[in-house]
Amino acid sequence: MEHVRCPPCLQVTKHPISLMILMVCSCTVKLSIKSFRVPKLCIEVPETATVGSLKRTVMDAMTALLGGRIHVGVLLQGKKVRDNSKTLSQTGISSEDNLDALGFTLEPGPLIAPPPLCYNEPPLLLPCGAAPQNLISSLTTPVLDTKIPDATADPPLLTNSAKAMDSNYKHTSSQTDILTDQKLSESRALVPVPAMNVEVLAVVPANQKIRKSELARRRTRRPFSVSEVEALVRAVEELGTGRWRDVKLQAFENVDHRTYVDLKDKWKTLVHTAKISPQKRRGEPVPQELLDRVMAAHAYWSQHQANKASIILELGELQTLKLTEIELW
DNA sequence: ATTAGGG
DNA sequence: CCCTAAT
Repeated sequence: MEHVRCPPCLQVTKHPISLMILMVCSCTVKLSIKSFRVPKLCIEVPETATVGSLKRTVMDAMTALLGGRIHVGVLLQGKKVRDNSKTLSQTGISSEDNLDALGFTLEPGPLIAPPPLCYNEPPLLLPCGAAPQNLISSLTTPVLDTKIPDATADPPLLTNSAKAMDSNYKHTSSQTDILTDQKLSESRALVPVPAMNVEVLAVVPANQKIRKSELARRRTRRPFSVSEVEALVRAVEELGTGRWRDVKLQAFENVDHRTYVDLKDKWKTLVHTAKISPQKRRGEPVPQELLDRVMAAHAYWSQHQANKASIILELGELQTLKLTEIELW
């Protein structure tokens, strides 16, 4: 079996990563992963190894290679091999003729380890071996399930109906929420412009000066609640700091007043907040626990920025890949 | 429409 | 939060 020649020039960012079968002998399956970062990474799996261990091995290799955790599935004849307990030979992956039908599915997985229960050391990137399974579940846990009465009137960040009403602006009845929401929010800017001026402005050449206050009225300030920060942090831990659109969709889809730009900005301030002394922080204090997670995620994504983005975005397309020629990017 | 950063 | 250049 001949090697797939490595790309000669590798100065650009997007280069092919090929994963191929090197050879198979009677008792082991040898795989070779090649990329611009790791010229040659060999994997050897005993025929008696389980499907689960194969998946894990490939996942670890990809993790080491790309810096992002990836879910790996094994395919045989195009069908997923679910039983992780079976050995390769039992599954029929050990024989050479079946290797042609062998393939892997790669799916993006959580790329950062949820913060441990201790908040002392700046958590570094998780080692390939770090238990990944249990992390997943915690990340996919619905946002806020139980709501403990909070004296600070912290609006529960529910996945929807979050815009129910502005407790800040208790006003008319509740049947005209939509209307009041808009008007009240900008109440301070309600000062109407004298009709006369409007006329004048309309007649005079200066059309441009038509108070863009109507369009660019500064939105009323709405400090992020702790629960909102929690949701933001959780989303960023999983999605990174370069996909605010997705963060918005995942954690604030039904919260109209939080745009992805707002989330991006909030993250910026959170990182800053986490860096300054607690004394200099203002507003509703953000639990140190969350700030620690902010720092951890910030550090993590700063390191895996280049990789994760591509992996996540491109991987979606790669549903099934032939083991002999897995190409990313 | 989004991303990314400075204002 | 806003404003925008660059995608």
